[in-house]
Amino acid sequence: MERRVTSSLKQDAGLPRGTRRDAVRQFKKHLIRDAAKQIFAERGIEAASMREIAQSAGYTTGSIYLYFDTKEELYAEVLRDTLHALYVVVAESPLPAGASQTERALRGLWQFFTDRPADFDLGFYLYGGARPAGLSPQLDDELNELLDSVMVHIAQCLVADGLTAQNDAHHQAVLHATWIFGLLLMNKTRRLKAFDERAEPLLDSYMHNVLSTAPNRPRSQDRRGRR
Amino acid sequence: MERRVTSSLKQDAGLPRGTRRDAVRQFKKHLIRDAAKQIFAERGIEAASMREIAQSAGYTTGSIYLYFDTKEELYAEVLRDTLHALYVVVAESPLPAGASQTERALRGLWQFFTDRPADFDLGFYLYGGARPAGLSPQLDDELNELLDSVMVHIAQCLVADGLTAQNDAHHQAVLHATWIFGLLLMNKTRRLKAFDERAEPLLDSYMHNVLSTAPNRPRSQDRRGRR
Amino acid sequence: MERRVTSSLKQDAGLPRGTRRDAVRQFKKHLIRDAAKQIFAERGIEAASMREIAQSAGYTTGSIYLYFDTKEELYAEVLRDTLHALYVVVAESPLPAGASQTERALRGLWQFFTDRPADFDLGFYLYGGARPAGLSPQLDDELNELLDSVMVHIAQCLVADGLTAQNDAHHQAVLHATWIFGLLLMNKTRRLKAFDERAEPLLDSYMHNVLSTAPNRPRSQDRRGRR
Amino acid sequence: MERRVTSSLKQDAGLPRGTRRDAVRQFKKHLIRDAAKQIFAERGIEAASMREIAQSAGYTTGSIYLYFDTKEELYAEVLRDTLHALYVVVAESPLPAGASQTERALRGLWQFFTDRPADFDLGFYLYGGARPAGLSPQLDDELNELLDSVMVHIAQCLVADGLTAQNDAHHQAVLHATWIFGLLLMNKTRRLKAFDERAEPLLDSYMHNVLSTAPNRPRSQDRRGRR
DNA sequence: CATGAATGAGCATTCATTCAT
DNA sequence: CATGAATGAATGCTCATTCAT
Repeated sequence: MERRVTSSLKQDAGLPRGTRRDAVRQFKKHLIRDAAKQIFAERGIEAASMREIAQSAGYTTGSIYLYFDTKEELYAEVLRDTLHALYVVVAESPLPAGASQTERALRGLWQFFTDRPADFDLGFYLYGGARPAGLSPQLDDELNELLDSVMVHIAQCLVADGLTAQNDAHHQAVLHATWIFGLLLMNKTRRLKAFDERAEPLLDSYMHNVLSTAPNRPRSQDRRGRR
Repeated sequence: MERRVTSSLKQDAGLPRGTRRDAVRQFKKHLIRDAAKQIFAERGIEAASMREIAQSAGYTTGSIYLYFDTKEELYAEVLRDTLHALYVVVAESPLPAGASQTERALRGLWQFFTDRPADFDLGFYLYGGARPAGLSPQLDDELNELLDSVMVHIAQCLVADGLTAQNDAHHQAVLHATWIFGLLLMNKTRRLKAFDERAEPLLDSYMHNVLSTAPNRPRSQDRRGRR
Repeated sequence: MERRVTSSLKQDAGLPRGTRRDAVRQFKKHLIRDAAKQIFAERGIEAASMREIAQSAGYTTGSIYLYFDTKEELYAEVLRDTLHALYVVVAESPLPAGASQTERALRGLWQFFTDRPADFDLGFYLYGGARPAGLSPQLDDELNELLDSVMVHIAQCLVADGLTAQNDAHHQAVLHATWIFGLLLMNKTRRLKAFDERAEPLLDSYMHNVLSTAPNRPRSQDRRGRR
Repeated sequence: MERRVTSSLKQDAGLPRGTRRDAVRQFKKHLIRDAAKQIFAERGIEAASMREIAQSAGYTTGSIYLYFDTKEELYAEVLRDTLHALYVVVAESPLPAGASQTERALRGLWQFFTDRPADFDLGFYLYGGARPAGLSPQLDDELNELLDSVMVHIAQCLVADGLTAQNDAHHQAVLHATWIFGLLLMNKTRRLKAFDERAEPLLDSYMHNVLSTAPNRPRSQDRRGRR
């Protein structure tokens, strides 16, 4: 919980005035944001208290407000961080030359949120009537943009794998991503367990269905025969 | 401790004593429950306040407690109501003699929550953060049981339509329902709109995929080997 | 909890108009008062709720107010009843011809409250800042009058037993009664138990001290030699 | 997690860092505790409200919780303060070389609570109804221990004054203290006044009785036979 | 920058009392 | 008389936010 900031930032010395100061500030914001992400994910947005976040970040109550004007702004920052991570991991990951880029992308989407339960939780809080007011305009657009870039990526995979025609690709990508989100939802809310099903076999089945649709297929009437 | 009051009102004549009073009481419970459902859906279970619910139902703060002992009991009642409605609409609706009972069931599932946005929200708030939030085990069991009965119903449809073997039916039912829930999620959170897609065409596509799997295709066997 | 009132009051028929009605009313007040005494003693004056008292008396919430205007008035009635009982038991009990009327009276005072823990509790609630406002004028006087009559009785015993001169009797009576009340206090508050003492031996010791003071003694200097 | 602030104020110079802040904090706790003692004594533990205590101490509602976590903890602190004061005043006060340490101790007990009416009330509220109300076992033990140390002190006085044999001393001490508490009770509840008696003459009489029991009288033996 | 005391509105719940029936 | 629904103020406690130091 030590906050040695200056030492690791000495190399900033040559930067324009104020820049090092800004870098330190950014670093501290990170510290708070990471602590907040943990607490928000554990407690939910309502139940998380600024006191607890502050303490967990090694700051006192009032100090947080030097970096974030409101609880909502802090939440927005936390969420933005998550979305950027999703963008990096799923959309920018290098496409393997081998077959089935589609499987890789969809499983990657699943894996991302499975590996980061806190991030998935956060995304959920976005949704619902209590949506933090300060979030809507900029952040919601940002969220959608980032998520759409993931869709575009999946669409490219579908085309590259010859599973879909170019003009149908985005539609199909959204359709598949929708299922992944549904699975994440069912899994997190413990419904799958209640139904005596497990996520992985369902994912396997779904992937099988997706990949077994023939390439360059004329989309509706022939699919049946091709199998 | 019964204290039935002989009513002097005419319209009460045919009913057993006290029935009218009870009926009024039930009606008032409905009023409160409906107001509560709205508020719970808008704000989430945590952020919804008994004060606001009371006011929205046209009561004062204390009066609510004449009908529901705690906030949680009120929430439970609200949720129970939703679940029973889902059970009735999806699982007990008469199966048409014609083909494609599966389509009917899945579209019914979609329609139910699309017609009742608040009810879908409610189901989500069940899960607040990582935990099935503040719900009594009984109620959670009740929820899961009712939802599972819907799965069972869908499974029966799949088998009746010859789309799945008996032993794979539940697995497939959950898989399809998962997609419906994913679509509801993407739709509610306005992601679909952001992606420039609409729910109905996606639903049409998905239904087409589901139904185009040949009746006589030995689909379940090869999947079973995979597991 | 049956409230058959009329049947046992038929003999009232010949009374002046309104009297039977009043008697019924009095009887019902008794029912409520007795239930209230129980609850007040169990819960304390603050924590006792009119709802619980009503229920315990077999009435509904609102009905109590037909008999007692406020909670305080009900409490006052309960207390008045207790005080009359004390008066009857301690002060009016027949004096035995045999020796040691003093011992009899003092032990009677102790016994009265020991046998009726609820009544002792009630008496205590009188005391303290939260003293029910509506109590002070009439009831407090009534209480004091009744208690003083007990003092007078004890004084008579002291004189009759030759333990005190007439002109010192009241002073000595109060002094002894004070000790009894102290013992009741220490016992009820569980201090005696904490000190590893028991009430009865202490009472025995005290009675021994009281009775061993010689009759018609010249009050100060000689007591020592007489033992 | 220490966060000592180097003060820029002069008068702080000689003290370790943070001491002044702590001292201020302690002082404020005292202010709140004293206000609380007053309110608790006036209203009783149940009826006293944190709001009123806060207001009386010059704070707002929430501020009290910066110093005391719960109402009970505040009450405990108040009571502890009283008990320690009693211990200091009665048990640790220097014993005069001259005769009659017993008189000094018993009159000290009387004087302590007479000088601090609120403190006497507090001790009573310990007991609310029939139960030792809402107090943690620890605190109750602490109370009893401190009170018992007073009894032990009185017992020592009795022995030192040759009024009681060693093995009977504690029993006699409790017996005498019981009377003092009885007198305090009768006095506070204004019964003495109603009986036309005053506390001081009664105390004088009692002290006379106590001290006039001969030093060389073999008093404890015959009592022991009685038990 | 950092602190942590202070604020005051807010929450779920209880309860004495009133009143239309 | 009796009912029980309705009221609204009160309670202990929490918490985002502010601000003097």
